[in-house]
Amino acid sequence: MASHTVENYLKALFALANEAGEVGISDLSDHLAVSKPSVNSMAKALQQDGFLKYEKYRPLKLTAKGKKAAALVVRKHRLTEMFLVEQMGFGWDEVHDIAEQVEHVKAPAFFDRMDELVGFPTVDPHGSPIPDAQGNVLEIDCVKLSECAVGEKVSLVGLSQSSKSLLAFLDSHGIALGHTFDIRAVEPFDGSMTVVHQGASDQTFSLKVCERLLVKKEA
Amino acid sequence: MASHTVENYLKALFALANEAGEVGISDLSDHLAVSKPSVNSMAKALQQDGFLKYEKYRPLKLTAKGKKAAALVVRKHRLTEMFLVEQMGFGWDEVHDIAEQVEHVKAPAFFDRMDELVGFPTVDPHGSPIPDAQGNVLEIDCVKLSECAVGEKVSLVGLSQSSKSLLAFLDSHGIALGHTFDIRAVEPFDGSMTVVHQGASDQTFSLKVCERLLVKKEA
DNA sequence: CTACATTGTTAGGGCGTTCTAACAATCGAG
DNA sequence: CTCGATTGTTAGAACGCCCTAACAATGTAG
Repeated sequence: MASHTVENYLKALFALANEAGEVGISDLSDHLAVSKPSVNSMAKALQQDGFLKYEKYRPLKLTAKGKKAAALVVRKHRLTEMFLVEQMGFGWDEVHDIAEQVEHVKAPAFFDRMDELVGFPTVDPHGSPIPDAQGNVLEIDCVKLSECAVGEKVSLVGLSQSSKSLLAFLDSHGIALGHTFDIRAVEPFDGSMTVVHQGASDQTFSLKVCERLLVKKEA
Repeated sequence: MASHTVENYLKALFALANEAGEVGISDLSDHLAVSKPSVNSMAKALQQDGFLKYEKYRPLKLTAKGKKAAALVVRKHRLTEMFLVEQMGFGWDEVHDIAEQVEHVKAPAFFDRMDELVGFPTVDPHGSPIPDAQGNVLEIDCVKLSECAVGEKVSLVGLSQSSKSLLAFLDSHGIALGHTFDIRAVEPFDGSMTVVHQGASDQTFSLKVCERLLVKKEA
């Protein structure tokens, strides 16, 4: 099995590819807080092991093997987050850092049991999809709230780049996954949106927030 | 915090010291399946960090700091084992290997929550004491079954050097922690013992088994 | 199309952990 | 007390992963 370090590179590659498509050495260098030469030599090593296609000066591309390995790490991470919330009573803002550690445990039975105990979930506590045991990822049908129009009624299904501060913001506004928003107004100047939250209270969100909320349009 | 590797050295040092008193380089080398020169250089490093007193050609001795650090690793290990059995439904023969991995997680809150969820246990699923959060270990009052005499009535409180095969043996004989034994006979030739298990069935155990069963004499 | 900023690469070194080979100290049996 | 077995040590090298300094390629703005 891959080392702790390799698992982290794979996970980063996977995440960056899903966001940006192309992944450069610098992207990884930033994301992992590691120098570019380090990324460069790791890229060569990962290619050697068949996880990556690497050609000088070209963007990095995970191979099928690399994608699967990465998805399985993400699976361990998200199952852990789900378990921490559902079975251990942690808050959705506390689980990322712990899962970051636990995901490197080499004990398939441990994660299988978590999966079972939380009822074979398909998404983690932040709405991100949990890859299956074969490494397949189910795409979720959603758009950014910022891309929706006045008059639409949507429900929150996930977050993009959930950070501790975003989660704290949502908690402090009483917002959770599954909640609904009726879009009342979009401010043309700064893109902020005014919505009715859960059919009850009016709230206004900055563009920055709206870009992070992944929603599904209601029927 | 100490690396994965250092944690394993500390744990081994702790275990060997509690068994044998004196710990030699070779003992560690065997226990960790690592060459003697490796142990030698790690010993110097551990001394440098104040975990160990090391003098050439003398037995290794954990310092107070080393003992505490080691106890805290053992704590993480045993809490994990308890959690795996009580909350996740694993068998007592399955938990060691998983805990061996999980014990290296750096997330105090994770272990604190386990502790809480399993009700602040003082012993693990094999009857070994769980050090407290300060690294203090409670001694359990017990003797080896092999040291008991005919006519005594004892109950099983723990195991010494529990291995997968010992646990399988006990499972297959229906033996669990807390069970009682009335000692009927001790065979002088090979030290095997015949006992009444749980006041019901007669069983005969080899010396090798009797040396591994830690029991408490009943009032 | 040239010049500069960005991005990527090479070279060379460091730390942690491991090894093997060779040698030195210690301990116990005769 | 000496010899041989055991145990411990040194030296020297490897591998994984990281770094900085210096240089090369790429892409973009003027």
